[in-house]
Amino acid sequence: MSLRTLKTKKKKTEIIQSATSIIEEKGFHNTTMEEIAANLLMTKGSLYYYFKNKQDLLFQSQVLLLEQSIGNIASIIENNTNPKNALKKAITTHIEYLIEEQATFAMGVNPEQFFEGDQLDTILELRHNYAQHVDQLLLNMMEEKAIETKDVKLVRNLLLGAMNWMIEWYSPQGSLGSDELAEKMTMYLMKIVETESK
Amino acid sequence: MSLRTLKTKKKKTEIIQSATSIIEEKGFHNTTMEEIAANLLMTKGSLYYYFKNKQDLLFQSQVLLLEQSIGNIASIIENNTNPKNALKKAITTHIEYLIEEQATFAMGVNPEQFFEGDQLDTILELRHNYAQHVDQLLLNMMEEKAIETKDVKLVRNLLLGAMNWMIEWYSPQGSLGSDELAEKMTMYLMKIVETESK
Amino acid sequence: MSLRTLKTKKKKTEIIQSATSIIEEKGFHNTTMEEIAANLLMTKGSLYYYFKNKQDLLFQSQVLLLEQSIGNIASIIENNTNPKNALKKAITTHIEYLIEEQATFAMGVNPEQFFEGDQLDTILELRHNYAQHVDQLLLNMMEEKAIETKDVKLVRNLLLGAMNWMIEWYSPQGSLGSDELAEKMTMYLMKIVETESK
Amino acid sequence: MSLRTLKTKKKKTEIIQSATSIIEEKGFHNTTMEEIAANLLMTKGSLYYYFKNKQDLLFQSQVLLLEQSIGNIASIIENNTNPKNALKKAITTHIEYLIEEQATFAMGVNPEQFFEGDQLDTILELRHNYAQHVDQLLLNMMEEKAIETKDVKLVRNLLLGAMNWMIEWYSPQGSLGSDELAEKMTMYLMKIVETESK
DNA sequence: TATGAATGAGGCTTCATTCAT
DNA sequence: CATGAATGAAGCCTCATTCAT
Repeated sequence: MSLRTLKTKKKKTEIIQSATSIIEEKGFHNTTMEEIAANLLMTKGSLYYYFKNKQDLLFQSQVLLLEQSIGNIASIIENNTNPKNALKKAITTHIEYLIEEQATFAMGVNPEQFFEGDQLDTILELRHNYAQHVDQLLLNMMEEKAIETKDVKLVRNLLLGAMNWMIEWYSPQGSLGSDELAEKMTMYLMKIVETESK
Repeated sequence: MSLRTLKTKKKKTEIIQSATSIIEEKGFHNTTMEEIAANLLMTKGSLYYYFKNKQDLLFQSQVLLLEQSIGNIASIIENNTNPKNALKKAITTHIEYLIEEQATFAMGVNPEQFFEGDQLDTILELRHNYAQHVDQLLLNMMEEKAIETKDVKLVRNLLLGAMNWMIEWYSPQGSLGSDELAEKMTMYLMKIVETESK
Repeated sequence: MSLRTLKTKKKKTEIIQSATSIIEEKGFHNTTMEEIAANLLMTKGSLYYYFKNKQDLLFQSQVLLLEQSIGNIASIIENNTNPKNALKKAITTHIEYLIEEQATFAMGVNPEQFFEGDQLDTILELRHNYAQHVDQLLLNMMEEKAIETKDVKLVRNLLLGAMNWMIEWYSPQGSLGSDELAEKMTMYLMKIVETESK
Repeated sequence: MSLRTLKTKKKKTEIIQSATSIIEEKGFHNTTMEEIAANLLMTKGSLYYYFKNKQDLLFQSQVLLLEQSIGNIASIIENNTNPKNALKKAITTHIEYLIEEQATFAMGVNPEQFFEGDQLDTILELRHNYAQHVDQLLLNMMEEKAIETKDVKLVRNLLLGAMNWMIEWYSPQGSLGSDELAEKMTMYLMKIVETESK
């Protein structure tokens, strides 16, 4: 990749990050291209040099975030042999990612409302990909009989929901630091998948 | 209440229901007054007889849905003495409500993005009210030592998140009927709040 | 058709006429919706109540003009039995129509540059329809051996071209009145289709 | 002229040719500088080294085409003594030029819509110049009494119109080769200016 | 000479809102 | 009460043009 291409890519990433952050806060439709540009000290028109249109900007941010998330979870699976530890790590990471990258939108919004056609397909596939990694983590715990095979999907959805929902209530000013919070959430969520012992 | 007032109220409810359903599907900003009106076989202009503006329509729907939810959970608390049963019932009801009334929006969207000023205050208060009812259900389980007092809020948020998230993945065509689904979700979610017995 | 529908139709026609006249003078791309609206003492937005978009407005004007032209020529064919007289009348009418209705655009512009898909199909069909009426007039003169059957299309194109071109040079301030002009043009053009007698 | 100047001139001609061809096909306003550049494997910015702006590019192309046409017709007049033959040759040449150089735009578009001020004056003068050459050809036929002196302008306009219109209907795939076509058109058009002999 | 990047004016379009009837 | 019609603010997008390198 040439130097110039690299520079362009970097700029695109900058734009995506800035845009994501604003959209996260105000919502896609309440965010104007003007604002996104101003926030980067550019003009509206310049954005169109990097992205075909507003929709394209949204799409590419989503893809980026989802791909990063998939990368994260994949590497966790690869590096942890103990199933429980792996899941724990995955949950913690997911939560931290949500907080730091402001990626709720990517993870948490009904994609049908924002995408269609090929874009929708891509987004759904990426989400599915991520979900499958979570499923694998859950399946690795099967032998512990914590959950039944046929419930994997359901349990996965409960976990993701509980986590993604965070953005609704999480505040950096809260009594718990983000580390402690992640730890505590992980602890409670793990109860869902741990063996009952009545 | 005069007959006229009654009729007006009924019409308002009709509009709210129709609007809620469309907004739920397409999102607030993707739903036009035109569409809402057409769906009710009226014209755009007529909506303004019943609601001050689009924002007001949204606000009133949210209030209605939240009040109903609060009514639901309050009556559950009143009618169930056994803490575990009460919580179970509340979860089941919440889920069913989500599915039937398409109320995710009311429950699940960041209110700061859609409301401000007095409206925001009202919405936040109603949500808080609902949350407190859930908290009470959780507190009633304290004695069972399933969760610690200071974690009530966190656990409540996990539960609500896991449930509200449903709309993202629930499909009427799924393998489980909505009853079974509610039951199963309840079962797994209860594990979060049940006594650990390591 | 109800009174209201009629009124709407009338308004649409008004808009079309005004728009046609401006577009005729300045060209489609040099004419803004703003201008068209201002010329009718309306606001930009109102135009969109009557026409889906600028393209649609153009399309509908073209259709209207073409349909009128077809009506004109059809009635000429019906009412004139003498072939030469009929053709003469058709030429005169065409010329007068061009001058009065400012319809060059409809008749004279490369439709591929302005329309596509269904719109293009419709326009082409209407133009074809008009052309066929002209052809019929020419064919009626066959027996006079002025032109050969296989040259009908060519001759028709020469005639239409010579006429449509008018807008390039016609000026109301010219030395000839529009009647005389039409008559003279007709006279010369008829020479193309009259029997040679070398 | 220095080598550098020569090279620049050559490049300008290349650009003009490419631009003319695209503009001919899509229209001036539907053609972007981007496209013109891409077609020549350059970038947008480079065009501005050769032409002050888009308008200037259009203007210079028009001038070039018109000057060539004038050159053509002037040499025909010079080289043909027989009036009828000269006119015949001029018509044929005009037609061939239209087809080969895609010069309809230059010949056939209302200049007021595209030019103003000095540019407009220049264009009008060139057109006038060309027209006068045609007029001279027609006047040379006066003695044959085919047309009256005062009708020269009218007849010239009919001829030019009939020819320029070609672009609307001419297709390289048509049944007639371009040579035959030119010949046939010439034959019919000559009828306008030939002596009637009733 | 050439170009990648940035700019900003201008135009199209949407849609909540108003209002006379 | 209802509605057809009109409005205007706001936002998206295009593209000719500029300019530092």
